[in-house]
Amino acid sequence: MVTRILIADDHSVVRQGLRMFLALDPDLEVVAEATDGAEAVRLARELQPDVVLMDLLMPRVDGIAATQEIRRALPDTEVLALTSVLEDASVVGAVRAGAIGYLLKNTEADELRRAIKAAAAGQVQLSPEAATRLMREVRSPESPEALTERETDVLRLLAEGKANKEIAQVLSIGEKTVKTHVSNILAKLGVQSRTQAALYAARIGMVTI
Amino acid sequence: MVTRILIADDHSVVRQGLRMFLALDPDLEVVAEATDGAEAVRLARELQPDVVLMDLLMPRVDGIAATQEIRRALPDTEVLALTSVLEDASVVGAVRAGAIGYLLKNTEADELRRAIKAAAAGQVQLSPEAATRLMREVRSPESPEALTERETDVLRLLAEGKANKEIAQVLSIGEKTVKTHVSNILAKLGVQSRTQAALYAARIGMVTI
DNA sequence: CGGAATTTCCGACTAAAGGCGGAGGACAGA
DNA sequence: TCTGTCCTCCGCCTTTAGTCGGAAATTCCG
Repeated sequence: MVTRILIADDHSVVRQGLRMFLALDPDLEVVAEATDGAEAVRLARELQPDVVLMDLLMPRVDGIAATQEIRRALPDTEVLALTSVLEDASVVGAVRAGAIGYLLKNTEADELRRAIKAAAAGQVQLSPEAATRLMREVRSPESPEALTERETDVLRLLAEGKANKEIAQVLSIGEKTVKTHVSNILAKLGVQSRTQAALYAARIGMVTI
Repeated sequence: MVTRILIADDHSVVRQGLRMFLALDPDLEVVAEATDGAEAVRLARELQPDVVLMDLLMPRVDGIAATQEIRRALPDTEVLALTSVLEDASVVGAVRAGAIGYLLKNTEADELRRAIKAAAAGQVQLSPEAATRLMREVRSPESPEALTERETDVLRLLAEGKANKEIAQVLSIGEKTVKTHVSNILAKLGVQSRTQAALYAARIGMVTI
């Protein structure tokens, strides 16, 4: 029983590397490569692989959105998140989107092979670091207090470098209201300035850096 | 004549992938792998490889600093920058540090092999995108005006989310002086606020995000 | 329906950020 | 030696950011 794999990563070095060394295992077969989330969804529909190795940080459609779409359309295809970014929001986001596992790119080769086979068998596989993050999130869901929808809007614009006045114009609300939102965002994130908040947003991949 | 290669990248997936597929070419031999800039310098001194494949974005000592050090200590070892970040400052920085080439991680496999052999022969090899950036820089040296050493210090601290007062304390200078530097930084980068400057610094990998 | 959360707004305030112009000392290169 | 760059600092000013307290409208939920 060969495990059919789709690789989705925007770096060809990573793609070719993965393809090369997965080819050494006769139980694993790379059936296609995608360079962005949209292509990953398209190829997954067409080829119905057993496992999708999904980079979370890709142009156009990001990995989390692609994961969600693939899991919705193809329940038998498991998605294994593979990324260099380790952050609470990413872990939780990937798992919420339906990823069965979450591995860092500094995972060792044999561990990666084991994880792929485990994913094909429907078993959850998390790197120790990712497991730790997830446990912490589950244990203390109040830790990074969740932003409301509007606050998220404001933070996204703030993290694009926009001033309060500009944010107010874009959202068609008053500058005072934006200030209120910003104050609440700072309090919830536990930071002291909008610059720190913007860097936080960048760190969790909320905006494309 | 076998080309001896040192791989420096903090992602084991990238390292193992490169090692795997470079092994298929009998003219190329990967003699070691480093996970950060400091280790790259140490291993280069010890093994004196022909070519160092250097990721520019690594923990502790970054790739540009490591490149500079290796080129200084080992004139016969060529450094080939390999990164996912494409930014004027990175291209220019890598070349100034002594890199003979600059390749993006989405470079195709055979092109990468050709580039390594060219580097070993002392020939300059640039990806078309990198060449374009470099040409633009050379043609219009005034475009992204270079920051002075002190301004770089300030920008780095600014991009950690620090306020002017904190930056002044860290650098043991007056807050007014910091303001002067910040104003100059904003003008040189062509941005309107410290938040935008911080995001710029994050984008070019000046701070670990 | 009553309460909670969310979103919106206000006034008044303090603190921080940033611009403008000027200036002196250190230091390297022509 | 002169010039230019860099680093440092100053005062004065405007704008922006952020806090505090209050409040009204909306929606959602038990």
